[in-house]
Amino acid sequence: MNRVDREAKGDGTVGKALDVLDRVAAFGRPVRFAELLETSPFPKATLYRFVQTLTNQGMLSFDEERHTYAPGIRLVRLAHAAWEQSSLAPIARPHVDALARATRETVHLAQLDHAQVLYVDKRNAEEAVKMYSSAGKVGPAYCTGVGKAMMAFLPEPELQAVIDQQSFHAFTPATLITEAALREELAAIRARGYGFDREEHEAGIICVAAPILSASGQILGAISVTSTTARRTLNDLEQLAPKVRGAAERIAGEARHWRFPDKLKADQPATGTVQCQE
Amino acid sequence: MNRVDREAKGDGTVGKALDVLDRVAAFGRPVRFAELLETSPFPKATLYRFVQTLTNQGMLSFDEERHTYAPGIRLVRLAHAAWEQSSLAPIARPHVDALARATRETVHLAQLDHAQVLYVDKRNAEEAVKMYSSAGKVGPAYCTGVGKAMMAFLPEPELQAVIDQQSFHAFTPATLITEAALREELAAIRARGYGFDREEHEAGIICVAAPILSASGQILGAISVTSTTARRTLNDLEQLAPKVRGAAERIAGEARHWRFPDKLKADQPATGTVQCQE
DNA sequence: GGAATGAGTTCCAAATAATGAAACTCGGTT
DNA sequence: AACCGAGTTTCATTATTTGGAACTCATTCC
Repeated sequence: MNRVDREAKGDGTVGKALDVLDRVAAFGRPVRFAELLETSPFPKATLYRFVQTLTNQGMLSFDEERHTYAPGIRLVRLAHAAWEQSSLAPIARPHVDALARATRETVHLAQLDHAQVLYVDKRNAEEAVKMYSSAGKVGPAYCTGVGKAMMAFLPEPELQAVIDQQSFHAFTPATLITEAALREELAAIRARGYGFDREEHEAGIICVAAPILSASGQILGAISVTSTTARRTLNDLEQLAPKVRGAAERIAGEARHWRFPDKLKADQPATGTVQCQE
Repeated sequence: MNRVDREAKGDGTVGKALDVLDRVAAFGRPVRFAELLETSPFPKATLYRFVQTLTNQGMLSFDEERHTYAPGIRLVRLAHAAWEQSSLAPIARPHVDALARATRETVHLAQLDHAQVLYVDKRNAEEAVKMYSSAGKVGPAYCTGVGKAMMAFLPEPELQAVIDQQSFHAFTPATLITEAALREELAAIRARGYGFDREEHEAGIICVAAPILSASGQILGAISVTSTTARRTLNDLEQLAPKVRGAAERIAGEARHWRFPDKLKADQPATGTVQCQE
């Protein structure tokens, strides 16, 4: 029996330390100890020790000059493994590529994490790809194409939990800012099999998104094609819907025999994962 | 050549938990509990609790079907912040781009982490950039261009510590596999201001690398241009050395006024970092 | 000049959480 | 039916974490 305690706060010391890590990351910029203290539920001495521990573990980096903390590079190393093994990105890659080529528009691949949309891959039609500028980025679920596509296929108890965590901030006049409006939209997406973003997050930006569903109906992620109102109409995008759904289905198909792409256990020099790269 | 006993051992429960996380990541593939147990210094029950905690914190993901653990997606989210704030990548980006364009070869940007080379950015001359395929990847320090360039400028006590953690595995006949040979090479690099990889890590792959040094002489990272023996000779690469050094110096110059690119603190909706992206 | 403020750091007794040997469960084998 | 091995739970013991308060060391203010 697993504790279904969502937002599990009570994970002992480790949980609290990770909570501190999250808080630092949430700032989106280097933070001073005092700022962190203000926004944390921990007493000064306790917070201080956490920050110390995390820093000399490399999970936080400390700028001696400015006395600020930021998420540390050790995370980058760990995330590489996470991205390759626990995200849809590696198996979806060829299909994301193909969709980008076929549509000549920006393609996003996202998963749901902590009631937010987590972008795990992106193909940008024109400019050179900016690494990480996409993978790892988070966005709101209630007002993005991929977010709504995923929510639409969430079973009720979880859906409610996710909805309860949305901020319903009105980014644009088109943003759906009530639970009722959102639920209606989700029903439409469920019926249609794909959804749109009608400039709900950013003016001038529209998209079509399709859910990536496992054989058992579990939502794994979503894929979308994004454009601007200057270049395309919603109608244009709707024409692309079959392509988007096709990609989603193909990804879901491969996700079935996911994990253990190879179970080789080669003898490696002690230093860990060693891959060919200069 | 065995388990590098964590230098940071005295970090209490949190340190131990993060050690477990590292071990999972080091496998490079999903791991079963029993496998982890074999390679961990923790008793069964203790390891079990760590793995439980990490899993419901989202730092590990658990595959119910296969009963395996892998680094979790929460790491991807955290790493995004780390990469943007604590790595050289964002400030180096334009220079990495420029160097790639000027040389039409693959460019790598790396930092030193845990005595290993951590690639934080990459520009691939030909194929489309593969996200993360580079950022976050780690490699050996003693036999790569960037690794040696960084080691060459490490002050003695730290250098010894880093050398002691190298595995000195002979990837190719050209690999330097003794401390003496490596130290001689590092001296040459120090004198010259840049270094090579003469097929030491992978047959047919060569590179020139320059260190990125802060004003105070601290090593921040390294940048390299990589090619194949089929396309270029070491001599060709040496011609490129000034360009590589130039890029390194320009990056170092900007690294001075690093941090706080903006210290704006915009009012954000509750959901945390919200950036424009569909 | 010196008092007052504020950020960061250290102390330590009490409170709490981590530990790990052993026992247990469960699904599959022999 | 007994066995086995992987995974899970228990619980008394032990070690760590906790946090109020006091301290340091700058800077600012009067």
